[in-house]
Amino acid sequence: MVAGKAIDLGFLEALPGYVARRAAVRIFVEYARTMGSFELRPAEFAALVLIGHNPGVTARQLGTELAIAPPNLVKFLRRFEERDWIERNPHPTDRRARGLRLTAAGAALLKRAEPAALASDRTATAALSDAELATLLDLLRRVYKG
Amino acid sequence: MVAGKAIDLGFLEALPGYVARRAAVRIFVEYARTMGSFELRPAEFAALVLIGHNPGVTARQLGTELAIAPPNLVKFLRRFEERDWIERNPHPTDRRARGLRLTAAGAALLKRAEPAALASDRTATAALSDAELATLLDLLRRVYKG
DNA sequence: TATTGTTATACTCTATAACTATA
DNA sequence: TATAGTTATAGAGTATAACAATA
Repeated sequence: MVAGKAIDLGFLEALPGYVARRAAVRIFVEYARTMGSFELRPAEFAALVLIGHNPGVTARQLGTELAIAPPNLVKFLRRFEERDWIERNPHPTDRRARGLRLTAAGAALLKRAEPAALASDRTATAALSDAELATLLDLLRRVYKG
Repeated sequence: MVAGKAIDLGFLEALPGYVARRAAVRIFVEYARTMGSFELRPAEFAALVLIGHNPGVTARQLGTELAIAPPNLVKFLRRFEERDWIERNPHPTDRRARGLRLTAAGAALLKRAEPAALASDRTATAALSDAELATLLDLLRRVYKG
């Protein structure tokens, strides 16, 4: 590396978009490091959590909540079904839709993955106290809920 | 949309990685809406800001700071040069490297783009007070600086 | 022997258009 | 006429290997 003084980030560090993205990237790097054995990418993990907490949910509801376009969700769900993590049942009132729920294997996987993901994210945010992390979560939720 | 009660996000909203990403996505959507005329994607904008605030910086320093791999930065810099936003000069002490700096046109562009980007990010975070936003920025910086 | 910048390439992520079955 | 799910495809974004020139 060429010798030189540290770069002046200046203006960038006052931009919420820049700092939020950098923080998210750092957290995801730690996730990749510690969650690799689960073979669940962050977005897949989020989808599986929502299915677990909302049995009978439809793909459309999932996509709307997670901001994932329908064609991209199809791949996730097919993979989940191939691995016997979820099952797709007839929807009680809409024959176009299917109700998603975890299989026993999916529930067992999630039971292990959830605490591991929480621990990973806590490691990545170790610079903050518990109270500071709670504040951060509250502020971020208020940003994306608008 | 199939009728149904709201989805229980439950666990997900306690995950720093999930909420940070969702907030960043929302801010970037607003950026895309208001900054479209600049033809500067967020990562390109960040690179241009760093060049503007650090005249003579090398591509490697830029890539390290922004977490952009060298081959991907090459495309940005070529496009910047084609548009006459930057110039690449011989580095004073390392003949492999080149010192980057804005042209007059690049400086003029940045002078308009910086306040516009700040205003866009502030719009996207309008749910927070000034003091809350300052707290959020501080906490996020501490996360990604580790 | 290591590093800067570069080319070529591949892989992942995300977005769009169009189709079917049903509402 | 609109929506749920799907297919096919295209575009961004990101990552790796290998190279010439220089340190």
